[in-house]
Amino acid sequence: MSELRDVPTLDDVARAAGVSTATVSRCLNSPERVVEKTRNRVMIAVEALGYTPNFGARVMAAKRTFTIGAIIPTMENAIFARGLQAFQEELHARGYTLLVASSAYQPKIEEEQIRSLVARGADGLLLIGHDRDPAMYEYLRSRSIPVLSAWVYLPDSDQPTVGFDNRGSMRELAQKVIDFGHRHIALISGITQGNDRAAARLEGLRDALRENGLDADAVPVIETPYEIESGAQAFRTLMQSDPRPSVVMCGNDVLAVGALRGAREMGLSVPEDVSITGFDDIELARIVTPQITTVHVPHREMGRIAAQTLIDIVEKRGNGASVELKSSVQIRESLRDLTA
Amino acid sequence: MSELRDVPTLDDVARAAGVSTATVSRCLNSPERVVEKTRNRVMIAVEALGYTPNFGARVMAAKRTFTIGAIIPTMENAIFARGLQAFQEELHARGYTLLVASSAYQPKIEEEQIRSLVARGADGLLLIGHDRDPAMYEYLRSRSIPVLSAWVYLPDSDQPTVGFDNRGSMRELAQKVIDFGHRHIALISGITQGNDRAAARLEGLRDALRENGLDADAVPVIETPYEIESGAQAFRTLMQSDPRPSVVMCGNDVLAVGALRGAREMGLSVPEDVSITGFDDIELARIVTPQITTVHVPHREMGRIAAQTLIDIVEKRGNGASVELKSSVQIRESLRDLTA
DNA sequence: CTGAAAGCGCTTACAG
DNA sequence: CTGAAAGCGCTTACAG
Repeated sequence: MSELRDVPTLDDVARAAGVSTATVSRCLNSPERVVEKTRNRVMIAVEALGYTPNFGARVMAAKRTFTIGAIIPTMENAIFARGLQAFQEELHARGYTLLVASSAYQPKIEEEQIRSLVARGADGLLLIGHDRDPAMYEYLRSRSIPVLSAWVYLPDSDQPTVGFDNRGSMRELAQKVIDFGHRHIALISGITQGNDRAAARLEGLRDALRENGLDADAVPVIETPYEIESGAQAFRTLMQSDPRPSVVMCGNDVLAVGALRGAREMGLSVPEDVSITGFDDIELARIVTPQITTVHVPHREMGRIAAQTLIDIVEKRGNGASVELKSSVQIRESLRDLTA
Repeated sequence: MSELRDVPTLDDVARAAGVSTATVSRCLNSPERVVEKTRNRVMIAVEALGYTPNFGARVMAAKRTFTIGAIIPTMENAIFARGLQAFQEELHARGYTLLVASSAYQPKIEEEQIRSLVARGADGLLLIGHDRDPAMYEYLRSRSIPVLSAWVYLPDSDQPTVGFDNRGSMRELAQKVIDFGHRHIALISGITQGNDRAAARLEGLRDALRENGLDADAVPVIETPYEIESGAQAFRTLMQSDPRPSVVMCGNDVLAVGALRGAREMGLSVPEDVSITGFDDIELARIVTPQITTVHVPHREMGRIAAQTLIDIVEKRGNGASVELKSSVQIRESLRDLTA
């Protein structure tokens, strides 16, 4: 079918310009080291032949791919889609390309993907969260692949992190809930196993309860996948608790939307009969009725800064320090003030 | 900081196993061509040394990267996030890795990204829609890079497509709208320039109008970016039309959610005062109140089949034929039956 | 500032 | 079935 037109090589360009391949290579990679006259001649030949460097050869000789890998739980969650979009844009702005894989929240799959992206020559890796087998970090270190953990902020970890304080944010939201007079609190959490963000949010809730002299262990908690239907189902179960919760807090907005649906199906009004809170502040949180009280997380900014930080490390600039982003509690209709 | 432990090469494995590098290479790439005894010895050495093939060298020698590139408008639209997730999963199942770039619906940026992914050694490319500069297709053909256009179904195009009939789907939805007694129809369209899906949907509406003896040119149309706020604004403008529309059809669900918001802000009830329709059937369409009448598109399936089809072409299996997926009209609360 | 040449680590005809 | 060797197309010390 399609004939492969002979793709020009460095050699062809060198010959056409009457210089050595070394000079052509320099014109392309460090033009300031070639005198202008020579450079012009070379560039004209490059244009004329439509030359593009051969990727494999370049990678092999330079030992770099200008490719960054990212492994996220799933692109179907808007927070990762948004963060990854910003991450990719920033990568592109700095001359890097994005390699993407997903783990479906499964540590085993994530390990496989890490090895796969490393085998594909990723110059650096973006991972979500920081809780994983130390052997994985050891493996990456042995191959000198920089890693950045995002969606968490852990200033004391060995690797850099770019994210926010999941625990503190949830604690802050829970404090508001308590301030609003709620005493019977239930939680629909994401699966905490292998998900340090979910685990931290649960701990944040417990922190707030303890600080207010409430029994942190008495709180009904259901762990369930981040799906609307799972949220609806967990909500129905939690509403059977005795005493019945006056507020159902959720590990993220997707679960909160599910809880909202559960309430509707049970014929309960939100927030009159029961309050609901979320986490993340995805678009959905403001679109549903009632609008959901949640924690705003700057996902785009997180993706952008993660890209900058990671590239700085790959290029051995910057100090590789962790960056903390600020989240903020957004009080909306779905949370009732019982003291009012 | 981290010392680069010497990464073992093919040579090291060959020496350890007492065979040539050719044999080690064969054990890894076509094991059936090596006798079992030798193969075992080699595999033990591979394990012992923790050998992983060097990516650049392999690419250069084999002239393949086992990497597929995808360029989508934006991951922030749930339809692309979902399709891309399925695409990536299928790629992974077949031993390929995904390179992702985004175009923000800008042909210029898309061209740049195509060149960038080709330069990164993509073995094949997934693009959205099919309407682009012929020179781009010529460029890809000259480099023997297979391309697949998704989200459209064009059986007569030179390149394979995997998608659905945008025009026919919109025509079908519009027919329902007309059957329901609506005569004053308005459209909030995506930007049709450089977006053949948006253009096809507009044409589909016109088809239906003509077929029912209505004036296709009299329909008020506003083209606007796929953003909720843009949809709300367009809705407010369209409701000033004389005669006032009884239904505002939208180019996708995001715009429809915006229209819904616009209606709420104007104090209009949907569908009592005005009907609204969308396109795509993203989760949002069933979450909002009232639920949105829309066209269901099998995004995950499209991503999965696109991956299979593209890999088959890359590996020179299959015939590279286009695949049509079925969409279906979903009648929900947001469309009022005026004949009832 | 520029060139000759080694070297990066694989794969793959070609022999045997 | 296995090996010796060429070759893939760059980059980069090293000279000059």
